[in-house]
Amino acid sequence: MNAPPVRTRYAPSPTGVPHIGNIRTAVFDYLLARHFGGQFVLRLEDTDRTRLVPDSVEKISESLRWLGLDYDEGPDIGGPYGPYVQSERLDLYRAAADRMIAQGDAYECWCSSERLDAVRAEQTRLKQPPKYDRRCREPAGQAEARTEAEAAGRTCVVRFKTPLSGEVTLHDAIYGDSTFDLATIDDFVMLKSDGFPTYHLAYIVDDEAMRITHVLRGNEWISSAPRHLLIYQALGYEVPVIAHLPLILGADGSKLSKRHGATSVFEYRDQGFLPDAVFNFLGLMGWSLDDKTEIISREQFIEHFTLDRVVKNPAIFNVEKLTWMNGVYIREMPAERLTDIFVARLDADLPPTIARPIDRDVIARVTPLIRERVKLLSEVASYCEFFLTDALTYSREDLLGKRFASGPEAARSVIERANAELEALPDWTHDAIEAALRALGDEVHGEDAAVKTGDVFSLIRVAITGSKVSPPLFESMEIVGRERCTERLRAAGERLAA
RNA sequence: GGCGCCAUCGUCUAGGGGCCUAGGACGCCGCCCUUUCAAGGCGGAGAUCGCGGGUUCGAAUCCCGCUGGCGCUACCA
Repeated sequence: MNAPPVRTRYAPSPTGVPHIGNIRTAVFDYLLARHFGGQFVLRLEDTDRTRLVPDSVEKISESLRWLGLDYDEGPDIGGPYGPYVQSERLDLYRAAADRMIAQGDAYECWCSSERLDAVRAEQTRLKQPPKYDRRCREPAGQAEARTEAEAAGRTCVVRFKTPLSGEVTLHDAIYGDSTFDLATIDDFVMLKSDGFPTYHLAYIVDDEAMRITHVLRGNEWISSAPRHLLIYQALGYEVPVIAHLPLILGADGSKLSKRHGATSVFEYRDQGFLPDAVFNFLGLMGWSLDDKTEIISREQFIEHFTLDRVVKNPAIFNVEKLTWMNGVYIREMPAERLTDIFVARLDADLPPTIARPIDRDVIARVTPLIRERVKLLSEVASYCEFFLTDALTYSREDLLGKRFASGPEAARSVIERANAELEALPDWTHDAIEAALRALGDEVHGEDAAVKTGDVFSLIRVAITGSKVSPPLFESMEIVGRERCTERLRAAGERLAA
């Protein structure tokens, strides 16, 4: 007997840019499907018309694509079980609701929202659990409510007729078994008065129709699971594997939100995180390969990902670790690809005063110099700018540093001597530059013991790169070129004379 | 209020009764390397495994209670 192919789905509501916690669920969905050689589908749960945000669909698919979470079926690419948008599947939900009414598992409720609010308010006041009072569950109450509603031009909702007693057990692939007392469960709404289903009905009908075998979702859904179990049962569906995932929290331990900083993958992309690093990091939020592996390739993830290594406790999103991981990915990336990424980033980040197109040949030579230093792509511009422009902006204080602070004249003389050495160099290589400058440094140190070789290097570094912190000086000078270097030194000298 | 879930270094985690005087990673500190900054190497601080009871020869690991955190309690998902 063959088991059906594993099919998972990521089913977000189009209410804006997907949240990073939500995306982690998508990562797990993707991984599980790929691990078992099954399909990963994208479905849009747009049943709440009041919360629809235009362009969400694009944001969702762009988020998934950026992370390389390619889905096999979805709203924009179709598939054998479409449509993949719930608002286009209304008949299915209606039919399911009608069937449950006919079977006696559901009923129409004509109560007004005003009445419902009043009932709840009163229950809250009496410190009772707020629940629908089941007026329409009884024929008499329903008839009465219906008359009122029709007079007011209102229509009805469909509620599930929850058994008054008994219990139901959720078998969760991650959390294990939990038993719920049906007496605590409300007669919840499945079909709203506008004809749209609620999440509870919609996802179950769709998962069945789309042959979904594994339901992965955030653990805030655990308390709703008993309702779902009731619906599966009423509809005669086989219950899929249900796996609730631990939540991702912000640094303060509360649910991740805007005030915790970046919550969408776009913000991470813009800050200069690589998709592979974010993927790796997210894959490790609640799952681990073993007791030591941190850097995991996509192939390894797919090979090893299973639900039994998912933890139950919530995870706090730790950007520092993500940042470290991003540095690892940058360092391990092939040089050619990294250069392309740097060039694209520079094109986006550098001011328009710097000529376009960005000189790829130059950046290709710079890449090995800075790849060990870059953790975020957003840092690349400051490392590269001086290679691409001669308009340096540094302060006199930075140029002089500590040692030359009281002796600008001495600094100027060092610069002039350096320039003379550099101009006389037979070969413009970083080794030759270093030899010459080191000799000069030693010489200066001999003349004035207070000045170290490093001080000379620092002086030249600021003159050439415009900063006290830069890629390796001699290699940088080699790339900048002799003429531009001597010109920059001359400019620095003039600056000190002024 | 009701129902439910969770609980190991600051953070992500390993751990499934003796291998745990609790391992790894990020971050932090120190040293080495070094032209700056990184990267790298070495070392260190950091968890009486939330607390209290059991069970057992033996518990981070099993059971119960408590506490704390979180979630749900809508014609939102």
